[in-house]
Amino acid sequence: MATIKEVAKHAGLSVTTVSRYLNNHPYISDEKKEKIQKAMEALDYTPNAAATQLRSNKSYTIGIIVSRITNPYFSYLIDAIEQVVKPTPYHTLILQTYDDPKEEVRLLDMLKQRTIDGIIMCSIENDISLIKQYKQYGPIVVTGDISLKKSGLPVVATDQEEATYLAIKYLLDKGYTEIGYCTGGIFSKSKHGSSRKNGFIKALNEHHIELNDSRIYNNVHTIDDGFKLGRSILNSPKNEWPEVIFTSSDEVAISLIHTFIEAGVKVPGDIAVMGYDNQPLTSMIQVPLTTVSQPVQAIGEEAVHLLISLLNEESYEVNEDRLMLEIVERKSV
Amino acid sequence: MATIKEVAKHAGLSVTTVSRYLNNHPYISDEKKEKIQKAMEALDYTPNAAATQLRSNKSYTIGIIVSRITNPYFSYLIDAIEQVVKPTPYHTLILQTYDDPKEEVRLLDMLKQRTIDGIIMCSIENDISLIKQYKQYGPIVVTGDISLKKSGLPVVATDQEEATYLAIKYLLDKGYTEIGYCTGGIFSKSKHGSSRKNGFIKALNEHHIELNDSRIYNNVHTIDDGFKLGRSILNSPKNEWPEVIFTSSDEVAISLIHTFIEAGVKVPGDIAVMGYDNQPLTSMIQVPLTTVSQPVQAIGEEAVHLLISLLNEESYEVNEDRLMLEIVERKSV
DNA sequence: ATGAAAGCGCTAACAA
DNA sequence: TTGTTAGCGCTTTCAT
Repeated sequence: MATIKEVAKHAGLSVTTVSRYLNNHPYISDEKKEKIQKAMEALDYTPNAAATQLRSNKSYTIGIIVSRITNPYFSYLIDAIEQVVKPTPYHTLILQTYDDPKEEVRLLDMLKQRTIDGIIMCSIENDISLIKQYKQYGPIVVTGDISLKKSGLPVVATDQEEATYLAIKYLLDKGYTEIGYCTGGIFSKSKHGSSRKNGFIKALNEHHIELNDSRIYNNVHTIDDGFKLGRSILNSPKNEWPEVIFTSSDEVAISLIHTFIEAGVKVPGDIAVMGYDNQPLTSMIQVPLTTVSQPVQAIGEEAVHLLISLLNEESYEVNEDRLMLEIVERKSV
Repeated sequence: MATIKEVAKHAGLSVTTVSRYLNNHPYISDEKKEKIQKAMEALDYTPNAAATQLRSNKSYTIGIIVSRITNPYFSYLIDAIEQVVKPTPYHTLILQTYDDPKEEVRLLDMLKQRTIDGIIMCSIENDISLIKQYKQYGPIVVTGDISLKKSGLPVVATDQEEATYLAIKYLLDKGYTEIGYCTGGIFSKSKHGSSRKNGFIKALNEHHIELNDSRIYNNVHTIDDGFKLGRSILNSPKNEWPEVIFTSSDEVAISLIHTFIEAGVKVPGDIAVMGYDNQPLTSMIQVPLTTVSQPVQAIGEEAVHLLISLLNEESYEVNEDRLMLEIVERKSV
């Protein structure tokens, strides 16, 4: 591969001038510009990214951390982010944790290594205080619940406690009292992401309903997890079934519904299911899904704007009005 | 940030020894090892990735090119790839073209810049001969139809012409003659990916059915594109409707079906729809989708094994037996 | 408007 | 087993 040195020699100029040309500096005569252009083409020159990074200490790369790319909530979020990043000089590096906190740390370390200049965290596995320690190495924007705001990190957040509270209230008002609660994490471990849990508990309390541990389903993330949970519920005595299951993700909701229908169990009727996310296909499944819609597009866009402002040491005011959750009533409840 | 120099000074050793430790070279006494370890911890040292790359001319990064991440075929393919890459020293860089050939070139250029060591192309926008020119900068594995084999590039491929031929024959045998054909590209422009088109034409010819241009739908990629196509068909006179639509992607098939059902049109009955990919949710939609299943997991795994072998200058025999397409009969046809 | 030269943090050939 | 040293390809003072 050709280097800047060879280009300079070919053009009969110094490396400095070529470098200036590369970086759009002023003070280069049009004549030389042309010479350089010609030399670069003749030698099929492309700047070596590592050298540029090493010298300038900028990677122009933004890390996007998600738990899994196959979850449409995340893939659409990433898509929204990429659209905004595209016209900027930045690139995007998509990183999956698969819900593993250790993996998340490994990814945060990339900030230290200068592989990435900044991070957008679309999912969070570790304690927020640990994440905050990495702020010294570059800006980190977190997305999630408004409770993250007190971390002091820049945040693009929705009110998930309130949304969950309203969702559970909606179920209670429909007359359901035996409510199953399905979470991606572990219910009893109160850490981040407990905002949805708090909303759930608040709604139950208001209706003087006691929390029933056997209705809490932990670590349910994927379509497959939904199948497994569905089968295990079907295998339990029918009088122990919840009347409705509130899930943390539409994918789980969809596979639950499918498992029930396949077994001849009516949804709703025998058992109802509520989703979370309002993913693209949720209106087109066997039983159109009642769910909580997340403003994916807005979250992604605001997060990038915020991060890039931080990278440029400018300020940016997140447009909170775009970040509203709402219940989408369809047929599964 | 601490550098290797500071670590060396702190440990009372030379940078060489520290570098050796970092790269697991032999010939370091345990005593020094410990000293280095301590110094690294004390200084919170992490190697600078750009410097390592520049010096060693290896990025340990594999580029994965897809057209769009929101398409489950691609997100599951990426997922399969990441699982195999994870235990290796390599990282993964996911790159979207959004079907834009120019963007694809920009991504291929990353090979030249040494941002990535090798590429897995999950989608292809440019002529294969153009892509082949980049081979000199690093190994490129392409996935797709077996017709790619004659390009001379390393390939992980399925027989899409045969699968499409069988699919169309299946439709013809069911008595459908007015078959709509929905493609992500442009039908008339015969370039790569025309293998499915060839299978389509072959099946029609065998049944002495003439190609009807008005039944060819070009540039239909996304869920939204499916909606638009569905509406435009509904707006045409009913006697001009195709009896069945063969699509290039389940997402398109699903949104077509949804559009039809919403309008009170029966699927199948008034109009049938066949998909391609066998994406995860296809069995759970309103009308379970008849489709062509692709061995996503196997394609991803074989592609990584092949690429990494190439990077290590070893040989690898792709297991072709895993790369079979098959028709999945459900209810939409 | 252009160039010489120092050095970013790391690896590896060579020496000891 | 350890150290000295010369770059990898680029950007950026500081001169002129």
